[in-house]
Amino acid sequence: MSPNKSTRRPVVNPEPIARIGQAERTRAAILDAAFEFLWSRPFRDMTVNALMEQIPQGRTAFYKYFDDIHGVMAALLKNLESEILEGAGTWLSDDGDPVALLYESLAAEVQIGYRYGPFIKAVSDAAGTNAELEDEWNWLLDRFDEAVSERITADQELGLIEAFDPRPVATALNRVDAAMYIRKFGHRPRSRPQPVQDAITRVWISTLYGQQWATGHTSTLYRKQVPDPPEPR
Amino acid sequence: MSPNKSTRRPVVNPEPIARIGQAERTRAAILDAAFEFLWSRPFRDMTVNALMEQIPQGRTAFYKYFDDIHGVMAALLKNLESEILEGAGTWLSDDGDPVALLYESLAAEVQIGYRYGPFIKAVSDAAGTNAELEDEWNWLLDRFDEAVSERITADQELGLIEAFDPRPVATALNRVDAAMYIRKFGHRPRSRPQPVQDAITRVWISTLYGQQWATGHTSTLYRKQVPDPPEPR
DNA sequence: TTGACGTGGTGACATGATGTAATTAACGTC
DNA sequence: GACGTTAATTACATCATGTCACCACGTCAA
Repeated sequence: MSPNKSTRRPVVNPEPIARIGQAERTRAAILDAAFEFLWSRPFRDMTVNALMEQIPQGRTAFYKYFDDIHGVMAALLKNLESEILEGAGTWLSDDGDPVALLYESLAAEVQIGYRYGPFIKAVSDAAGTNAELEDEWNWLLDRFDEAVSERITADQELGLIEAFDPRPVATALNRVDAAMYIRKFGHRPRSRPQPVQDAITRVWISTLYGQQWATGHTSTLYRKQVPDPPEPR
Repeated sequence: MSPNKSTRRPVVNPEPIARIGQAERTRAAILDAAFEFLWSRPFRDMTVNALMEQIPQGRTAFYKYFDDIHGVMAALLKNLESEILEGAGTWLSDDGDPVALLYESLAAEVQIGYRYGPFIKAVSDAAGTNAELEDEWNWLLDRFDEAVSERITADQELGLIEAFDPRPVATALNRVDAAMYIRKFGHRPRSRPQPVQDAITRVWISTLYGQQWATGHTSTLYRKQVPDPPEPR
Protein backbone atom coordinates (compact mmCIF):
# COMPACT_ATOMS: atom_id res chain seq x y z
CA MET A 1 0.00 0.00 0.00
CA SER A 2 3.02 2.32 -0.03
CA PRO A 3 2.59 4.79 -2.88
CA ASN A 4 5.54 5.17 -5.12
CA LYS A 5 6.64 8.39 -6.74
CA SER A 6 4.67 8.01 -9.94
CA THR A 7 1.35 7.43 -8.14
CA ARG A 8 -0.68 10.63 -8.17
CA ARG A 9 -2.31 10.03 -4.82
CA PRO A 10 -4.01 7.21 -2.92
CA VAL A 11 -7.60 6.68 -4.01
CA VAL A 12 -8.87 6.63 -0.46
CA ASN A 13 -10.23 9.76 1.12
CA PRO A 14 -9.89 11.93 -1.92
CA GLU A 15 -11.70 14.95 -0.42
CA PRO A 16 -10.37 17.35 2.14
CA ILE A 17 -11.75 16.17 5.46
CA ALA A 18 -12.73 19.49 6.94
CA ARG A 19 -14.93 20.48 4.02
CA ILE A 20 -16.61 17.18 3.49
CA GLY A 21 -20.33 17.60 3.45
CA GLN A 22 -20.25 21.33 2.97
CA ALA A 23 -21.68 20.93 -0.50
CA GLU A 24 -24.37 18.60 0.79
CA ARG A 25 -25.31 21.03 3.48
CA THR A 26 -25.55 23.96 1.10
CA ARG A 27 -27.63 21.91 -1.27
CA ALA A 28 -29.92 20.86 1.53
CA ALA A 29 -30.21 24.47 2.66
CA ILE A 30 -31.39 25.46 -0.81
CA LEU A 31 -33.98 22.70 -0.82
CA ASP A 32 -35.16 23.70 2.63
CA ALA A 33 -35.43 27.32 1.59
CA ALA A 34 -37.43 26.29 -1.46
CA PHE A 35 -39.84 24.14 0.49
CA GLU A 36 -40.35 26.82 3.07
CA PHE A 37 -40.84 29.43 0.38
CA LEU A 38 -43.54 27.38 -1.30
CA TRP A 39 -45.37 26.97 1.93
CA SER A 40 -46.32 30.62 1.97
CA ARG A 41 -45.87 31.88 -1.56
CA PRO A 42 -46.74 30.56 -5.02
CA PHE A 43 -44.21 28.94 -7.29
CA ARG A 44 -44.37 31.80 -9.76
CA ASP A 45 -42.71 34.09 -7.20
CA MET A 46 -39.88 31.71 -6.47
CA THR A 47 -36.76 33.09 -8.14
CA VAL A 48 -33.17 32.03 -7.65
CA ASN A 49 -32.63 35.34 -5.96
CA ALA A 50 -35.46 34.87 -3.50
CA LEU A 51 -34.11 31.46 -2.53
CA MET A 52 -30.49 32.44 -2.10
CA GLU A 53 -31.37 35.46 0.00
CA GLN A 54 -32.45 32.99 2.65
CA ILE A 55 -29.05 31.37 3.01
CA PRO A 56 -25.56 32.85 3.50
CA GLN A 57 -24.23 32.05 0.03
CA GLY A 58 -24.57 34.43 -2.86
CA ARG A 59 -26.93 33.96 -5.76
CA THR A 60 -24.56 32.33 -8.22
CA ALA A 61 -23.63 29.59 -5.77
CA PHE A 62 -27.04 28.21 -6.67
CA TYR A 63 -25.79 27.07 -10.05
CA LYS A 64 -23.20 24.84 -8.46
CA TYR A 65 -26.07 22.65 -7.26
CA PHE A 66 -28.94 23.02 -9.70
CA ASP A 67 -29.35 23.86 -13.35
CA ASP A 68 -32.25 26.17 -12.68
CA ILE A 69 -35.26 26.67 -10.47
CA HIS A 70 -37.01 23.68 -12.02
CA GLY A 71 -34.12 21.50 -10.97
CA VAL A 72 -34.97 22.38 -7.39
CA MET A 73 -38.57 21.38 -7.95
CA ALA A 74 -37.48 18.12 -9.52
CA ALA A 75 -35.29 17.35 -6.53
CA LEU A 76 -38.06 18.19 -4.07
CA LEU A 77 -40.48 16.08 -6.03
CA LYS A 78 -38.11 13.15 -5.93
CA ASN A 79 -37.75 13.48 -2.18
CA LEU A 80 -41.47 13.49 -1.74
CA GLU A 81 -42.23 10.82 -4.26
CA SER A 82 -41.52 7.93 -1.95
CA GLU A 83 -43.76 9.26 0.77
CA ILE A 84 -46.56 9.89 -1.65
CA LEU A 85 -46.24 6.45 -3.16
CA GLU A 86 -46.24 4.45 0.01
CA GLY A 87 -49.19 6.33 1.44
CA ALA A 88 -51.82 4.98 -0.88
CA GLY A 89 -50.54 1.45 -1.11
CA THR A 90 -53.03 -0.35 1.11
CA TRP A 91 -55.82 -0.93 -1.33
CA LEU A 92 -53.36 -1.59 -4.14
CA SER A 93 -51.78 -4.64 -2.58
CA ASP A 94 -53.56 -5.98 0.48
CA ASP A 95 -56.22 -8.62 0.72
CA GLY A 96 -59.50 -8.10 2.49
CA ASP A 97 -62.72 -6.21 1.96
CA PRO A 98 -61.90 -4.12 -1.10
CA VAL A 99 -64.31 -1.33 -0.24
CA ALA A 100 -62.94 -0.96 3.26
CA LEU A 101 -59.37 -1.07 2.01
CA LEU A 102 -60.08 1.48 -0.66
CA TYR A 103 -61.62 3.69 1.94
CA GLU A 104 -58.55 3.42 4.13
CA SER A 105 -56.25 4.08 1.23
CA LEU A 106 -58.12 7.18 0.19
CA ALA A 107 -58.23 8.46 3.74
CA ALA A 108 -54.47 8.10 4.01
CA GLU A 109 -53.96 9.72 0.66
CA VAL A 110 -56.14 12.68 1.57
CA GLN A 111 -54.01 13.21 4.65
CA ILE A 112 -50.92 13.39 2.50
CA GLY A 113 -52.67 15.66 0.04
CA TYR A 114 -53.69 17.92 2.87
CA ARG A 115 -50.27 18.00 4.43
CA TYR A 116 -48.43 18.75 1.20
CA GLY A 117 -51.18 20.70 -0.54
CA PRO A 118 -49.26 23.90 -1.25
CA PHE A 119 -46.29 21.93 -2.43
CA ILE A 120 -48.35 19.74 -4.73
CA LYS A 121 -49.85 22.82 -6.26
CA ALA A 122 -46.37 24.24 -6.72
CA VAL A 123 -45.22 21.13 -8.56
CA SER A 124 -48.27 21.27 -10.76
CA ASP A 125 -47.66 24.94 -11.54
CA ALA A 126 -43.99 24.35 -12.14
CA ALA A 127 -44.80 21.51 -14.52
CA GLY A 128 -46.60 24.04 -16.69
CA THR A 129 -43.46 26.08 -17.10
CA ASN A 130 -40.92 23.39 -17.88
CA ALA A 131 -41.07 20.47 -20.25
CA GLU A 132 -38.86 18.11 -18.26
CA LEU A 133 -40.68 18.69 -15.02
CA GLU A 134 -43.97 18.26 -16.81
CA ASP A 135 -42.77 14.90 -18.05
CA GLU A 136 -41.69 13.79 -14.60
CA TRP A 137 -44.93 14.91 -13.00
CA ASN A 138 -47.01 13.19 -15.64
CA TRP A 139 -44.88 10.12 -15.35
CA LEU A 140 -45.54 9.97 -11.62
CA LEU A 141 -49.26 10.40 -12.16
CA ASP A 142 -49.20 7.78 -14.87
CA ARG A 143 -47.65 5.31 -12.47
CA PHE A 144 -50.62 5.84 -10.21
CA ASP A 145 -52.91 5.27 -13.15
CA GLU A 146 -51.14 2.06 -13.97
CA ALA A 147 -51.29 0.77 -10.41
CA VAL A 148 -54.97 1.57 -10.02
CA SER A 149 -55.66 0.12 -13.41
CA GLU A 150 -54.09 -3.15 -12.42
CA ARG A 151 -56.10 -3.34 -9.24
CA ILE A 152 -59.29 -2.69 -11.19
CA THR A 153 -58.42 -5.45 -13.60
CA ALA A 154 -57.81 -7.86 -10.74
CA ASP A 155 -61.17 -7.09 -9.16
CA GLN A 156 -62.87 -7.33 -12.50
CA GLU A 157 -61.57 -10.84 -12.84
CA LEU A 158 -62.98 -11.60 -9.42
CA GLY A 159 -66.32 -10.22 -10.51
CA LEU A 160 -66.14 -7.43 -7.95
CA ILE A 161 -66.00 -4.69 -10.52
CA GLU A 162 -67.95 -4.46 -13.75
CA ALA A 163 -66.22 -5.05 -17.04
CA PHE A 164 -64.97 -1.83 -18.59
CA ASP A 165 -61.74 -0.44 -19.94
CA PRO A 166 -59.87 0.16 -16.68
CA ARG A 167 -57.14 2.54 -17.75
CA PRO A 168 -59.13 5.66 -18.62
CA VAL A 169 -61.30 5.19 -15.55
CA ALA A 170 -58.20 4.87 -13.38
CA THR A 171 -56.86 8.04 -14.90
CA ALA A 172 -60.12 9.86 -14.29
CA LEU A 173 -60.27 8.78 -10.66
CA ASN A 174 -56.68 9.69 -9.94
CA ARG A 175 -57.17 13.08 -11.50
CA VAL A 176 -60.05 13.73 -9.16
CA ASP A 177 -57.69 13.34 -6.26
CA ALA A 178 -54.87 15.45 -7.63
CA ALA A 179 -57.18 18.21 -8.77
CA MET A 180 -59.01 18.31 -5.44
CA TYR A 181 -55.79 18.50 -3.45
CA ILE A 182 -54.52 21.31 -5.60
CA ARG A 183 -57.78 23.21 -5.51
CA LYS A 184 -58.74 22.66 -1.91
CA PHE A 185 -55.37 22.31 -0.19
CA GLY A 186 -53.18 24.25 -2.60
CA HIS A 187 -53.56 27.64 -0.99
CA ARG A 188 -53.64 28.53 2.63
CA PRO A 189 -55.87 28.71 4.45
CA ARG A 190 -56.62 25.21 3.24
CA SER A 191 -60.15 23.85 3.12
CA ARG A 192 -61.23 21.26 5.64
CA PRO A 193 -60.13 17.79 4.55
CA GLN A 194 -63.27 15.94 5.54
CA PRO A 195 -65.63 17.10 2.77
CA VAL A 196 -62.88 16.48 0.26
CA GLN A 197 -62.35 12.99 1.57
CA ASP A 198 -66.06 12.29 1.53
CA ALA A 199 -66.43 13.45 -2.05
CA ILE A 200 -63.41 11.57 -3.32
CA THR A 201 -64.44 8.43 -1.50
CA ARG A 202 -67.94 8.65 -2.88
CA VAL A 203 -66.75 9.04 -6.44
CA TRP A 204 -64.27 6.17 -6.23
CA ILE A 205 -66.49 3.70 -4.47
CA SER A 206 -69.56 4.50 -6.56
CA THR A 207 -67.60 4.16 -9.76
CA LEU A 208 -65.81 0.96 -8.86
CA TYR A 209 -67.98 -1.01 -6.45
CA GLY A 210 -71.36 0.66 -6.61
CA GLN A 211 -73.24 3.40 -4.83
CA GLN A 212 -74.63 1.11 -2.16
CA TRP A 213 -71.19 0.89 -0.60
CA ALA A 214 -70.48 4.58 -0.77
CA THR A 215 -72.87 6.05 1.75
CA GLY A 216 -71.79 4.06 4.74
CA HIS A 217 -68.26 5.25 4.28
CA THR A 218 -68.74 8.98 4.35
CA SER A 219 -67.71 9.64 7.88
CA THR A 220 -69.91 12.63 8.56
CA LEU A 221 -73.65 12.49 8.18
CA TYR A 222 -74.70 15.00 5.63
CA ARG A 223 -77.54 17.26 6.61
CA LYS A 224 -78.91 19.69 4.11
CA GLN A 225 -79.06 23.39 4.98
CA VAL A 226 -75.79 23.10 6.83
CA PRO A 227 -73.13 24.84 4.74
CA ASP A 228 -69.55 24.12 5.59
CA PRO A 229 -67.34 27.19 5.95
CA PRO A 230 -63.66 26.91 5.06
CA GLU A 231 -61.52 26.20 8.05
CA PRO A 232 -59.69 29.20 9.51
CA ARG A 233 -55.94 29.06 9.90
CA MET B 1 -78.33 72.12 -34.34
CA SER B 2 -75.82 74.27 -36.26
CA PRO B 3 -72.48 74.21 -34.43
CA ASN B 4 -71.08 77.62 -33.63
CA LYS B 5 -67.46 78.61 -33.67
CA SER B 6 -66.85 77.88 -29.98
CA THR B 7 -68.04 74.29 -30.27
CA ARG B 8 -65.00 72.04 -30.39
CA ARG B 9 -66.43 69.55 -32.79
CA PRO B 10 -69.62 67.56 -33.30
CA VAL B 11 -69.76 64.51 -31.13
CA VAL B 12 -70.66 62.27 -34.01
CA ASN B 13 -67.97 60.42 -35.86
CA PRO B 14 -65.14 61.59 -33.65
CA GLU B 15 -62.55 59.27 -35.20
CA PRO B 16 -60.87 59.61 -38.55
CA ILE B 17 -62.90 57.51 -40.94
CA ALA B 18 -60.12 55.76 -42.77
CA ARG B 19 -58.50 54.44 -39.62
CA ILE B 20 -61.63 53.35 -37.88
CA GLY B 21 -61.26 49.79 -36.84
CA GLN B 22 -57.54 49.64 -37.34
CA ALA B 23 -57.05 49.17 -33.65
CA GLU B 24 -59.68 46.48 -33.54
CA ARG B 25 -58.08 44.66 -36.40
CA THR B 26 -54.64 44.77 -34.85
CA ARG B 27 -56.02 43.55 -31.56
CA ALA B 28 -57.83 40.74 -33.31
CA ALA B 29 -54.66 39.86 -35.20
CA ILE B 30 -52.80 39.51 -31.91
CA LEU B 31 -55.51 37.26 -30.52
CA ASP B 32 -55.48 35.18 -33.68
CA ALA B 33 -51.73 34.85 -33.54
CA ALA B 34 -51.93 33.78 -29.91
CA PHE B 35 -54.56 31.16 -30.56
CA GLU B 36 -52.67 29.78 -33.50
CA PHE B 37 -49.45 29.76 -31.52
CA LEU B 38 -51.03 27.76 -28.72
CA TRP B 39 -52.31 25.22 -31.16
CA SER B 40 -48.83 23.98 -31.85
CA ARG B 41 -46.65 25.19 -28.99
CA PRO B 42 -47.04 25.33 -25.22
CA PHE B 43 -47.95 28.47 -23.34
CA ARG B 44 -44.54 28.69 -21.72
CA ASP B 45 -42.99 29.46 -25.11
CA MET B 46 -45.42 32.21 -25.95
CA THR B 47 -43.58 35.51 -25.55
CA VAL B 48 -44.65 38.94 -26.69
CA ASN B 49 -41.90 38.75 -29.25
CA ALA B 50 -43.07 35.44 -30.66
CA LEU B 51 -46.59 36.79 -31.07
CA MET B 52 -45.70 40.08 -32.69
CA GLU B 53 -43.39 38.44 -35.17
CA GLN B 54 -46.48 36.94 -36.71
CA ILE B 55 -48.08 40.27 -37.57
CA PRO B 56 -46.72 43.35 -39.32
CA GLN B 57 -46.53 45.58 -36.25
CA GLY B 58 -43.47 45.80 -34.04
CA ARG B 59 -43.18 44.26 -30.63
CA THR B 60 -44.09 47.28 -28.51
CA ALA B 61 -47.34 47.85 -30.36
CA PHE B 62 -48.50 44.91 -28.28
CA TYR B 63 -48.68 47.06 -25.17
CA LYS B 64 -51.23 49.36 -26.76
CA TYR B 65 -53.69 46.48 -26.59
CA PHE B 66 -52.75 44.30 -23.65
CA ASP B 67 -50.97 44.77 -20.38
CA ASP B 68 -48.98 41.59 -20.79
CA ILE B 69 -49.14 38.09 -22.17
CA HIS B 70 -51.65 37.07 -19.52
CA GLY B 71 -53.97 39.79 -20.72
CA VAL B 72 -54.08 37.96 -24.05
CA MET B 73 -54.98 34.72 -22.32
CA ALA B 74 -57.69 36.45 -20.33
CA ALA B 75 -59.18 37.88 -23.52
CA LEU B 76 -59.06 34.53 -25.28
CA LEU B 77 -60.63 32.85 -22.30
CA LYS B 78 -63.45 35.36 -22.29
CA ASN B 79 -64.09 34.74 -25.96
CA LEU B 80 -64.24 31.04 -25.41
CA GLU B 81 -66.18 31.14 -22.18
CA SER B 82 -69.57 31.50 -23.82
CA GLU B 83 -69.03 28.55 -26.11
CA ILE B 84 -67.84 26.39 -23.27
CA LEU B 85 -70.76 27.35 -21.08
CA GLU B 86 -73.53 26.75 -23.57
CA GLY B 87 -72.15 23.38 -24.61
CA ALA B 88 -72.88 21.54 -21.41
CA GLY B 89 -76.21 23.15 -20.69
CA THR B 90 -78.56 20.33 -21.63
CA TRP B 91 -78.50 18.27 -18.49
CA LEU B 92 -78.40 21.38 -16.33
CA SER B 93 -81.72 22.79 -17.48
CA ASP B 94 -83.84 20.42 -19.55
CA ASP B 95 -86.51 18.00 -18.43
CA GLY B 96 -86.49 14.35 -19.34
CA ASP B 97 -84.56 11.23 -18.46
CA PRO B 98 -81.73 12.60 -16.35
CA VAL B 99 -79.30 9.85 -17.23
CA ALA B 100 -79.85 10.28 -20.93
CA LEU B 101 -79.55 14.04 -20.67
CA LEU B 102 -76.40 13.80 -18.62
CA TYR B 103 -74.98 11.48 -21.19
CA GLU B 104 -75.78 13.93 -23.97
CA SER B 105 -74.34 16.80 -22.02
CA LEU B 106 -71.10 15.02 -21.33
CA ALA B 107 -70.80 13.91 -24.92
CA ALA B 108 -71.16 17.51 -26.05
CA GLU B 109 -68.71 18.70 -23.45
CA VAL B 110 -66.12 16.13 -24.47
CA GLN B 111 -66.40 17.37 -28.04
CA ILE B 112 -65.62 20.88 -26.89
CA GLY B 113 -62.82 19.62 -24.69
CA TYR B 114 -61.39 17.76 -27.62
CA ARG B 115 -61.68 20.67 -29.97
CA TYR B 116 -60.08 23.17 -27.64
CA GLY B 117 -57.78 20.79 -25.77
CA PRO B 118 -54.47 22.53 -26.40
CA PHE B 119 -56.01 25.86 -25.59
CA ILE B 120 -57.57 24.62 -22.36
CA LYS B 121 -54.21 23.30 -21.30
CA ALA B 122 -52.67 26.66 -22.15
CA VAL B 123 -55.16 28.48 -19.96
CA SER B 124 -54.50 26.08 -17.14
CA ASP B 125 -50.75 26.55 -17.49
CA ALA B 126 -51.10 30.30 -17.74
CA ALA B 127 -53.23 30.35 -14.60
CA GLY B 128 -50.26 28.95 -12.74
CA THR B 129 -48.11 31.91 -13.69
CA ASN B 130 -50.47 34.78 -12.96
CA ALA B 131 -52.68 35.47 -9.99
CA GLU B 132 -55.44 37.31 -11.84
CA LEU B 133 -55.74 34.69 -14.52
CA GLU B 134 -55.75 31.99 -11.89
CA ASP B 135 -58.66 33.73 -10.20
CA GLU B 136 -60.60 34.02 -13.43
CA TRP B 137 -60.00 30.39 -14.35
CA ASN B 138 -61.00 29.18 -10.92
CA TRP B 139 -64.00 31.42 -10.98
CA LEU B 140 -65.13 29.87 -14.25
CA LEU B 141 -64.63 26.37 -12.89
CA ASP B 142 -66.46 27.32 -9.73
CA ARG B 143 -69.44 28.43 -11.77
CA PHE B 144 -69.56 24.95 -13.23
CA ASP B 145 -69.40 23.51 -9.75
CA GLU B 146 -72.25 25.69 -8.64
CA ALA B 147 -74.42 24.77 -11.62
CA VAL B 148 -73.81 21.06 -11.22
CA SER B 149 -74.35 21.34 -7.52
CA GLU B 150 -77.78 22.88 -8.05
CA ARG B 151 -78.77 20.16 -10.44
CA ILE B 152 -77.71 17.51 -7.95
CA THR B 153 -79.74 19.19 -5.24
CA ALA B 154 -82.79 19.26 -7.48
CA ASP B 155 -82.51 15.57 -8.27
CA GLN B 156 -81.88 14.76 -4.65
CA GLU B 157 -85.19 16.38 -3.80
CA LEU B 158 -86.81 14.24 -6.44
CA GLY B 159 -85.24 11.17 -4.90
CA LEU B 160 -83.22 10.47 -8.03
CA ILE B 161 -79.90 11.02 -6.33
CA GLU B 162 -78.86 9.91 -2.88
CA ALA B 163 -78.54 12.45 -0.11
CA PHE B 164 -75.03 13.79 0.23
CA ASP B 165 -73.30 17.13 0.30
CA PRO B 166 -73.53 18.08 -3.38
CA ARG B 167 -70.90 20.80 -3.66
CA PRO B 168 -67.69 18.81 -3.12
CA VAL B 169 -68.97 16.00 -5.31
CA ALA B 170 -69.81 18.49 -8.05
CA THR B 171 -66.31 19.91 -7.77
CA ALA B 172 -64.78 16.46 -7.94
CA LEU B 173 -66.77 15.49 -11.03
CA ASN B 174 -66.02 18.70 -12.85
CA ARG B 175 -62.34 18.33 -12.11
CA VAL B 176 -62.38 14.91 -13.71
CA ASP B 177 -63.47 16.51 -16.93
CA ALA B 178 -61.04 19.41 -16.91
CA ALA B 179 -58.10 17.22 -15.92
CA MET B 180 -58.91 14.64 -18.58
CA TYR B 181 -59.20 17.24 -21.32
CA ILE B 182 -55.90 18.75 -20.33
CA ARG B 183 -54.15 15.43 -20.05
CA LYS B 184 -55.64 13.65 -23.03
CA PHE B 185 -56.37 16.51 -25.42
CA GLY B 186 -53.85 19.07 -24.22
CA HIS B 187 -51.00 18.05 -26.48
CA ARG B 188 -51.10 16.98 -30.03
CA PRO B 189 -51.43 14.36 -31.22
CA ARG B 190 -54.51 14.22 -29.01
CA SER B 191 -55.84 10.96 -27.65
CA ARG B 192 -59.00 9.53 -29.09
CA PRO B 193 -62.03 11.13 -27.50
CA GLN B 194 -64.13 8.00 -27.15
CA PRO B 195 -62.32 6.32 -24.23
CA VAL B 196 -62.22 9.65 -22.45
CA GLN B 197 -65.92 10.12 -22.94
CA ASP B 198 -66.64 6.60 -21.76
CA ALA B 199 -64.59 7.02 -18.63
CA ILE B 200 -66.04 10.42 -17.75
CA THR B 201 -69.56 9.22 -18.41
CA ARG B 202 -69.03 6.17 -16.26
CA VAL B 203 -67.71 8.19 -13.35
CA TRP B 204 -70.49 10.76 -13.48
CA ILE B 205 -73.39 8.36 -13.93
CA SER B 206 -72.09 5.87 -11.38
CA THR B 207 -71.57 8.58 -8.81
CA LEU B 208 -74.87 10.34 -9.31
CA TYR B 209 -77.42 7.81 -10.51
CA GLY B 210 -75.81 4.46 -9.91
CA GLN B 211 -73.66 1.97 -11.76
CA GLN B 212 -76.57 0.15 -13.33
CA TRP B 213 -77.15 3.11 -15.65
CA ALA B 214 -73.55 3.54 -16.58
CA THR B 215 -72.82 0.48 -18.66
CA GLY B 216 -75.52 0.97 -21.26
CA HIS B 217 -74.19 4.39 -22.03
CA THR B 218 -70.62 3.62 -22.92
CA SER B 219 -70.87 3.68 -26.62
CA THR B 220 -68.18 1.13 -27.42
CA LEU B 221 -68.23 -2.38 -26.06
CA TYR B 222 -65.17 -2.96 -24.01
CA ARG B 223 -63.21 -6.07 -24.78
CA LYS B 224 -60.26 -6.96 -22.68
CA GLN B 225 -56.88 -7.53 -24.38
CA VAL B 226 -57.59 -4.79 -26.87
CA PRO B 227 -55.36 -1.86 -26.01
CA ASP B 228 -56.20 1.48 -27.55
CA PRO B 229 -53.29 3.26 -29.21
CA PRO B 230 -53.27 7.06 -29.25
CA GLU B 231 -54.73 8.44 -32.42
CA PRO B 232 -52.22 9.64 -35.01
CA ARG B 233 -52.44 13.19 -36.33
C1' DT C 1 7.74 24.57 4.32
C1' DT C 2 6.08 24.89 0.02
C1' DG C 3 3.64 24.22 -3.98
C1' DA C 4 0.02 21.64 -6.54
C1' DC C 5 -4.64 20.51 -6.37
C1' DG C 6 -9.53 20.26 -5.39
C1' DT C 7 -13.57 22.43 -3.34
C1' DG C 8 -16.89 25.94 -2.44
C1' DG C 9 -17.87 30.42 -3.48
C1' DT C 10 -17.80 35.24 -5.62
C1' DG C 11 -17.88 39.27 -8.92
C1' DA C 12 -18.31 40.80 -13.43
C1' DC C 13 -20.49 40.11 -17.51
C1' DA C 14 -23.63 38.77 -21.51
C1' DT C 15 -28.23 37.73 -22.71
C1' DG C 16 -32.99 38.00 -23.36
C1' DA C 17 -37.61 39.28 -22.12
C1' DT C 18 -40.17 42.94 -20.32
C1' DG C 19 -42.38 47.36 -20.02
C1' DT C 20 -42.22 52.58 -20.57
C1' DA C 21 -41.53 57.16 -22.60
C1' DA C 22 -40.60 60.19 -26.13
C1' DT C 23 -41.32 60.62 -30.82
C1' DT C 24 -43.14 60.17 -35.44
C1' DA C 25 -46.16 59.21 -39.49
C1' DA C 26 -50.62 59.33 -41.28
C1' DC C 27 -54.83 61.29 -41.67
C1' DG C 28 -59.07 63.98 -41.03
C1' DT C 29 -61.06 68.32 -39.30
C1' DC C 30 -61.57 73.00 -39.08
C1' DG D 1 -52.28 74.95 -43.58
C1' DA D 2 -52.45 74.43 -38.37
C1' DC D 3 -54.24 71.14 -35.21
C1' DG D 4 -55.60 66.91 -32.87
C1' DT D 5 -56.01 62.09 -32.74
C1' DT D 6 -54.52 57.55 -33.55
C1' DA D 7 -51.35 53.73 -34.46
C1' DA D 8 -46.96 52.52 -34.21
C1' DT D 9 -41.84 52.91 -33.64
C1' DT D 10 -37.25 53.78 -31.58
C1' DA D 11 -34.59 54.16 -27.67
C1' DC D 12 -34.08 53.12 -23.11
C1' DA D 13 -34.31 51.17 -18.25
C1' DT D 14 -34.99 47.02 -15.67
C1' DC D 15 -34.78 42.54 -14.11
C1' DA D 16 -33.92 37.55 -13.86
C1' DT D 17 -30.97 34.34 -15.78
C1' DG D 18 -26.84 31.76 -16.57
C1' DT D 19 -21.74 31.60 -17.51
C1' DC D 20 -16.93 32.37 -16.80
C1' DA D 21 -12.76 33.64 -14.82
C1' DC D 22 -10.99 33.98 -10.60
C1' DC D 23 -10.15 33.50 -5.54
C1' DA D 24 -9.81 31.69 -0.74
C1' DC D 25 -8.95 27.96 1.79
C1' DG D 26 -7.56 23.57 3.22
C1' DT D 27 -5.12 19.08 2.20
C1' DC D 28 -1.42 16.46 0.89
C1' DA D 29 2.92 15.10 -1.10
C1' DA D 30 7.63 16.14 -1.48
